[in-house]
Amino acid sequence: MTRPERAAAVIAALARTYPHAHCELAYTTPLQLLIATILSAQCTDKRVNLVTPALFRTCRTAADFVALPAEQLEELIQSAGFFRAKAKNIRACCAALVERHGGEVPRTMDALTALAGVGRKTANVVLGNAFGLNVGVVVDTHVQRLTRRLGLTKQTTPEKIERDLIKLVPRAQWTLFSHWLIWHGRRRCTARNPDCATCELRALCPSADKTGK
DNA sequence: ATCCCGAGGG
DNA sequence: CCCTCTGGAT
Repeated sequence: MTRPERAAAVIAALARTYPHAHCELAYTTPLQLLIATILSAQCTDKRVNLVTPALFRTCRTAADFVALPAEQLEELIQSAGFFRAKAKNIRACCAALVERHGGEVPRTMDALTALAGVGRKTANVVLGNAFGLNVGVVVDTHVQRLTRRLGLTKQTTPEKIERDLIKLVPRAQWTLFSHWLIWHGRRRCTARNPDCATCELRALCPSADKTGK
């Protein structure tokens, strides 16, 4: 089976297995998703969803985040980890939203990645989920691990992996594709002990039963 | 000890 | 390229 053939088969199997896959970060506005995604760095989204309700009650607009004293912001997001860096980025990011974008979240890759704390992964999450724009493919730790295990790429950096995936996945499914892999990465193809025995992709996976890779 | 929907800086 | 930032779960 060629790589494009395997990709198509993997996509079909994932679509069948996770028909209800969606973004599991809790948000109602583009700004909330942007902040939640900045907070999600090296942190489970379950943990992010534990801190954002109080945070979003305190801050409704980008200007609210800028006005909130740094110590209070740090305290509100403390349990999400990297809290000093994240607080600093959120503040600078929201200041830029107010100054350059009228308090709104911009809808282009360049404008988003110019914001503090926003890299390509976070920008792709916002573009795909808040705005429904398939500009790129989200490559987080799950997408990286699973696409490598599945033999869809041999690259080792998120940007190079994204370049491979863009060629293998129909553009209309870029956002869904990441959700499928993230759901599968959490539920079955975990980092330490992948459950190959019950895996829906087992027949398609060159790494099946080779635990750890 | 390793991992979690990373990003910035050197 | 590497290192650092941080807490919580397993």
